[in-house]
Amino acid sequence: MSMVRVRFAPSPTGYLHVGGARTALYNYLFAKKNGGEFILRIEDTDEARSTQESLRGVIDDMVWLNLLWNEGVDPVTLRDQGASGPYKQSERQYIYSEIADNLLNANKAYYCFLTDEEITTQREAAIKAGRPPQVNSPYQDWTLEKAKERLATGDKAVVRFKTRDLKKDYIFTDLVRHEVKFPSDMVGDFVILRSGGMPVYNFCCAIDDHMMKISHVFRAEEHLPNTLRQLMLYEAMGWQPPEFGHISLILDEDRQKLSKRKGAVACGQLKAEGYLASAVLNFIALLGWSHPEGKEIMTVDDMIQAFDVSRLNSSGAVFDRVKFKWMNAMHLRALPNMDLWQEIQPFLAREKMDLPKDPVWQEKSIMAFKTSMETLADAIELYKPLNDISFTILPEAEETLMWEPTKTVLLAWRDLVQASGKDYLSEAEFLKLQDEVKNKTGAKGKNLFMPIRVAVIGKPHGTELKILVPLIKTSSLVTRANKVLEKIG
RNA sequence: GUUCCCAUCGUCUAGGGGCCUAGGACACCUCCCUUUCACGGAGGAUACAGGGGUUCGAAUCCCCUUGGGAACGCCA
Repeated sequence: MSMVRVRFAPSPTGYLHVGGARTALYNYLFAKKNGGEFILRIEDTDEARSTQESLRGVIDDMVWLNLLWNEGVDPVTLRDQGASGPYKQSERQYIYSEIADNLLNANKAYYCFLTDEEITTQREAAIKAGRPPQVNSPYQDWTLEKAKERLATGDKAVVRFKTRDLKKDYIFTDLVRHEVKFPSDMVGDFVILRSGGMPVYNFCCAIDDHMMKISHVFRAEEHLPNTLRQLMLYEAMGWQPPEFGHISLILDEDRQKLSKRKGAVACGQLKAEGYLASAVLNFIALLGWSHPEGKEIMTVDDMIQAFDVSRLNSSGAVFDRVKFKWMNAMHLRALPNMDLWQEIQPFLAREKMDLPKDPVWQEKSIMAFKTSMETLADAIELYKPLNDISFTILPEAEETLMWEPTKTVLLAWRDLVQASGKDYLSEAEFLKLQDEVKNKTGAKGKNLFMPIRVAVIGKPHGTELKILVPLIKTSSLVTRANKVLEKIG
């Protein structure tokens, strides 16, 4: 096999969503597995919708996911980087127009002066007659000279690719779904150049894939019909098409294609919600692909090792947030303690918490909370109790406060903590102290620990006290106990 | 409407003619651990869309039906 070169070709018209990320991932994995190259091409021919901000956003998300490319645009400057550029289609117009001219001269394409109204009328009529809504342009029979004369008068025209004289069926072997057969009348004469001269997706795509020597194209199933158009183009230009693999769609809960409109499935949003890039990658990888041994929790390296096109699934997959969250929790736990501490900092910062700077304390806190975190954002609620500013007695504590032994337990607790003379209580010291409270007051079971818990975190349920208490200064424990005692009166 | 694609537990999937009285994972239920919750551990319930073939034998191959999805743009 010659050099493997794959590409991911986003259009900078919005954020990167999980569907796009998965396409990028599969291309990336395939390249890495085969010692090939991964190219990032920017499909920005939609002048109206493409924006610099979107490009920036998509690139940042790719970088966050660590799906880095060998050629494309520089992730920082966004300037071209590589030998097959330009990589932004908007800068490749000279290439497209030259090829369009060739097609025009060869009578394989023609100028079409149909107005929008005329096209709409044709489409409606076609549907009514039970035919696919294709245009049937009267201009396909015009000579190039005649068209150019009209163009010279200032009239605008698109360039359409002529499909009428093509062979009947196009057959190709898809890497994911095996043999696919399209009747050529499935598509009408499609536009390759807009009236402004800007090329259209299928045209650029075929040209760029060829010129950038792309060997394999993995893209979403929605592009299957486009493949027919591109195959026609390859044929017209006498080029060898790449291998195609059309991967299944990611669906929402209603089994519809995951759309930007409906779901919060932007990679950037997942990041903001506290998901790890490694978990996102792991999860989307499994939406349409499986490890030969059924392994579920994987690093990207694991995936590269095991990646095999034959294990790509051809049916659509629902994006299940519940399982995704579980997987994120697994990745969270696999992180070294201090790495996890770093990861939660942006989330804690949102709440302006004042937590100890001592790394020993920090690591201890992570060890205490690691198994209760599903997303990084969960750290906020977990760390809040450690933060004096946010100590409040919650309504759910009311019942405990009304119990008969509560007051005596709290008084004993406060006094013993105060008398300890320590800055922080160790777990053992806390347990011993708790025993003393028990002996002193005769309270046991929930009559004992629930009041104490309220005096520590403001509510009767939550993280184990033996974990929490060693993370809170004794002076703070006393202050908190006093607040609760005040409330009881 | 037309064309194409798809079809195993609620969800992601394993499975490519006998190893399947269908395996794993999430979620769910029960129990254990635990002075709460969580974590962890042990169990449990739940699926081959339907109908025809082919075959000694079909979740696996073929056909039809049904269902779902996608595409039909001067979007990509």
